[in-house]
Amino acid sequence: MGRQPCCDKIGLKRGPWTIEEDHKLMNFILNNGIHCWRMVPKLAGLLRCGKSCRLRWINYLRPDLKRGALTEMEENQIIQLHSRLGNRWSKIAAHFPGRTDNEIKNHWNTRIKKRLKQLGLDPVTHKPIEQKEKTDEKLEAVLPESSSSKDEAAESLEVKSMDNHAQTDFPGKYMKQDEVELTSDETTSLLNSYEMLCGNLDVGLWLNQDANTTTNTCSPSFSMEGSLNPSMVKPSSLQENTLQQNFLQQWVNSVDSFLPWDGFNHIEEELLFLENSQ
DNA sequence: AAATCTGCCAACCGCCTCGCT
DNA sequence: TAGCGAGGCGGTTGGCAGATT
Repeated sequence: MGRQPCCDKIGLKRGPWTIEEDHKLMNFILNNGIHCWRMVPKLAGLLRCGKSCRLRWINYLRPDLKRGALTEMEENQIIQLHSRLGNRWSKIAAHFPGRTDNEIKNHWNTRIKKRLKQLGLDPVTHKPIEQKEKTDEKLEAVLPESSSSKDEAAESLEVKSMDNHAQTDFPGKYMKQDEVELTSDETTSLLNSYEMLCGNLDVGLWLNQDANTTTNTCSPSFSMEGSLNPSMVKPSSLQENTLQQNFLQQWVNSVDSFLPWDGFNHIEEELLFLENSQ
């Protein structure tokens, strides 16, 4: 039998992406947005499968990605979240705007696991290694039958125990519950900018507001659906042009510092258009 | 200087979930 | 309600770079 492949892989390219492919994908998405990943490679002129394009965009090309190594503070947050969520990397990554689940997963597997082991903690249970067996026995005794309900119970037990754990057994290693929700101002600001650029916000409303207040109004959550078309925010007056131009320039400057290549031709074109139309 | 080892991370694979018909 | 397809997710791997022998 076998499962149907996600796409026809005959003649499709695999392996590392070239700069040219990155340009094609980036320009296509910025121009057209994402409606159907399966169609993206065809329309963008790429010999890749849709899944590959999606992964490349999410893990590498997305303009809101935060570059650089994870900080110790972020590591601590990951440890705490992992203790409650397990290997649900996407859920964990959702607490770190600009970080990808792949990045966090890699970091966990290559560094944090070792760090925990060095501290004498089991990376799976987050408990001192010698306590693991006792806990397992306890679960067996309480939940001898249903495996799914056992999982659920284990999860809830884990949550409770970790909350205590964090505050008693390992003072200073974990942060308080409410601190997990904190996000970097820098990242949030960048996300806000990006959402504005992509037209997630009501531009008319935005233009009517004091420019200083708009950067604090967005949700830190990042939504790509139907939001990646800068033409949606094409200005219609001189005033809008100026605001738009300032904004785009700021945004390009802020993003440019951590991009591996000069990948914002489209936005630069947009800037040229704005300059010329004044 | 060459061979081998180790760590890191981008990318792939295949299963799961969800929405649509 | 079942079947199907697309997107999402987590586990795993391949290859590169730097370190070590």
